[in-house]
Amino acid sequence: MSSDMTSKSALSPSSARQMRASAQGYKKGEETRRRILSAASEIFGERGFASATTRMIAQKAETNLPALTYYFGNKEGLYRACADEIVADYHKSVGQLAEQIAAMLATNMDAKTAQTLLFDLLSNLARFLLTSPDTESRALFIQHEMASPGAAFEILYSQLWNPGIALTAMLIRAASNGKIDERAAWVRAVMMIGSLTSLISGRPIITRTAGDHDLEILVLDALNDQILSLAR
Amino acid sequence: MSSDMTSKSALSPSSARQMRASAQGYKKGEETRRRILSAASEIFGERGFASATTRMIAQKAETNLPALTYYFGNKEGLYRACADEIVADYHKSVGQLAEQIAAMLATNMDAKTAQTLLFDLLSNLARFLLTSPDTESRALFIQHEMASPGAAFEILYSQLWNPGIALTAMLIRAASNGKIDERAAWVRAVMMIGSLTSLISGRPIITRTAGDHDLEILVLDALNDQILSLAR
DNA sequence: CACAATATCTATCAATTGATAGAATTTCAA
DNA sequence: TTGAAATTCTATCAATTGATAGATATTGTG
Repeated sequence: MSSDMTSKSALSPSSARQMRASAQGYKKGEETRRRILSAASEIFGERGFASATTRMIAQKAETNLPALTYYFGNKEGLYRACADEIVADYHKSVGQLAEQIAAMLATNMDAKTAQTLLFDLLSNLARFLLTSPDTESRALFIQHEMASPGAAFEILYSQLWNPGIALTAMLIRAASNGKIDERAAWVRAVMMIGSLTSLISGRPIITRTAGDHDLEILVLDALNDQILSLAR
Repeated sequence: MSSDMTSKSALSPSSARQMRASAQGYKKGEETRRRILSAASEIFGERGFASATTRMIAQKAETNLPALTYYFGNKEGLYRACADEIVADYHKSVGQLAEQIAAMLATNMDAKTAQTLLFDLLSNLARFLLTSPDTESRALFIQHEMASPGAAFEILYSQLWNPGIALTAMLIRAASNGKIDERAAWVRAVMMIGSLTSLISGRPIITRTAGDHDLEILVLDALNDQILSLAR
């Protein structure tokens, strides 16, 4: 699946304007493009789509307003490009593990290994969310888009949320020794992943009162307890 | 100095303008005020501060633009008033239970009762978030404000988030038979509450694939398992 | 009723914002 | 080096938005 060509904007083949005539460009142009994309990710993540202005983005990218139009057509195109980049990076980061798990789920699997795999998957996500300050803005980007669905919702939903929840739910079922039915597993998958994403906005609050030390370990402990309790 | 006793906006004594000369008003005026506040809560909840326009709110409230200024000074004042209302309503809804729990925590408490109280507290929150479609927009309001802190952050943080997390953390500690230290309890509190708030934006997704039936029961089951596993 | 306080509403303003036109500059292959 | 393609940038536009002025209408009390 996926693995789509160069993957600019998988969906919505219509919206693009002329933006950058055609074919390839110069080296420096590609650099500018990256700079804009990076600045946009950060600002969209911090402020959401509406509150972010194209001028802010241009300034942070050390370029000017028309450059955004030149490379991305318009504000919404830039927004979608950010979503595409998030999806691509995430797939690069956990896609392999996810595929392995999916393959193993096709065969039968005992509860113990399901628990291990579930822990691997979720701790991977936790690290993705907590480790790099670069990914924090991305996580916020997703959070904004989920709180009020906009132009990037379909991309994020169909390529991150839905497959992620589905996979997690299947592992939860397998890890529970058949004690949890499919619908219950979905609910729990949403809750488990939600408990992780909530750390994004909750982190400053934790830090404010409890410090940042060992946060990751504490989170993984909590996850582990939750997973073990599935089969109980 | 505004000085209006009636707790319009607890914090920020500065920002208010004249907004509604002084003293009391007519009955019809108060009705309009409520209509505006309600419409604003809904639209701010759906779209966040920046994306919501005062014209939308005026229209949904079946009034006109200057009415917002008349009653709330400006857009930000209206936003803060929404936050105040959310806090007040929530306190009315779970404040009593929270006080009881706080009082009991002062004395010693065995793990079993702590577990029960924790379940009571969280299921109360779950119901608050899931039950009334009216509260959905409020929950989204909070979520928006947490994702990108704005004018209402301090109100919500100091009156909802912080005390809520603190109380939950204390109960978690008590329910764990001393197995969980304070910082770990704090992290788990954020995660538990986060798993509930994530249902707000996750709900449509759950519904899309698993239906809405019995959602509350499934959520409470998951909560119960989590709580029981604390002492294990 | 009268009349002051309160409330509503039309018209309009200034600032911000996304977008574009079109000139000027840079890149790089031949 | 040269020149066409690619990129950058200044100036400007039209639409949206929050806010206000000021005229008009409504309320309720004496």
